[in-house]
Amino acid sequence: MFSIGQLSRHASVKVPTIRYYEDMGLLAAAGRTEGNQRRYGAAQLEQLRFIKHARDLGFPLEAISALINLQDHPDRSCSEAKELAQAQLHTVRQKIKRLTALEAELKRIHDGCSGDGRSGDCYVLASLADHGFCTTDH
Amino acid sequence: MFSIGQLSRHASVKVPTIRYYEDMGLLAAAGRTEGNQRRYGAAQLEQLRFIKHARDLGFPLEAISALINLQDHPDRSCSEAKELAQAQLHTVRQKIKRLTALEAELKRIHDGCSGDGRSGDCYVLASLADHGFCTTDH
DNA sequence: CCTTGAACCTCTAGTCACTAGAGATACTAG
DNA sequence: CTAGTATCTCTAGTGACTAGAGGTTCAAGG
Repeated sequence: MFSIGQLSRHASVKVPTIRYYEDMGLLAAAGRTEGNQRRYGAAQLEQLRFIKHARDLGFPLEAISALINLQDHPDRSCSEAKELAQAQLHTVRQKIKRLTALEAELKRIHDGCSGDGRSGDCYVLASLADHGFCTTDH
Repeated sequence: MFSIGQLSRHASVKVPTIRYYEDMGLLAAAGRTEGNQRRYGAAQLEQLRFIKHARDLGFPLEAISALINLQDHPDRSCSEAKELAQAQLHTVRQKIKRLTALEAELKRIHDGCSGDGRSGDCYVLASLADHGFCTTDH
């Protein structure tokens, strides 16, 4: 049996976050001691690690909730799980695409400024003021 | 003179967002008609476009505020502007790095699942449950 | 058994950058 | 003058936590 602090250390998830997950219905409500403190078992540690791993991969809590639901029904088809993974992959790819364009633009803006001039002549500020300097969409 | 709606259309920034920027002190408070409606001039359109452009590049409002400050003091050195651009570039690169690792992991997880099995045997769910399947850090 | 101090409890509010909606007032075209 | 759109302020909600107040419980040492 773990206290919430021990669970926290074992799963690398902060204590208030564990309570938050419980509130959100992602983690089954823990049993309590006589003094009203939460006590957890191995199953809940596993569950929390699952959530943590999915969060680290960027899945929103709503998707994680759906994945947990599937876990609880091992006879259901896993097509939904695959779709959720695909959606997340798509989201990540979109973000990479956008950020890569931003990176190019920011590099150009940054490199165009010597850093020792007057801000009245600053290429950073001029670039931000006038979209015409840009070489990519964003 | 523009109404807030016209300003919104010219700068591609939503009306409530303009009011929010005013509240946050990023956009100078507009003059008002007798009936208390905001009226804007060309300078404010330019200012709003500056903010919009910086936001599109991912600068946080706080950094934008600092950049506006520099704009208003053309004789100050532009080193701060360069630093802010560099910080933003760094942030973007970090995000790309992390997302690229996630993409690889998600692709592996996604491709490992046929989508027509039972969720009890699903590779997506198994991967999320057990970090040991992973090939990168995250 | 008793004390001390860390860990725990609940609850509210704050973060960031908006977005949504209610209810009231102002402007503008016909 | 009227109808309909645009505007006003204010509050609350988003996602995924984080911080803090004020109080209670636990575990170890004496």
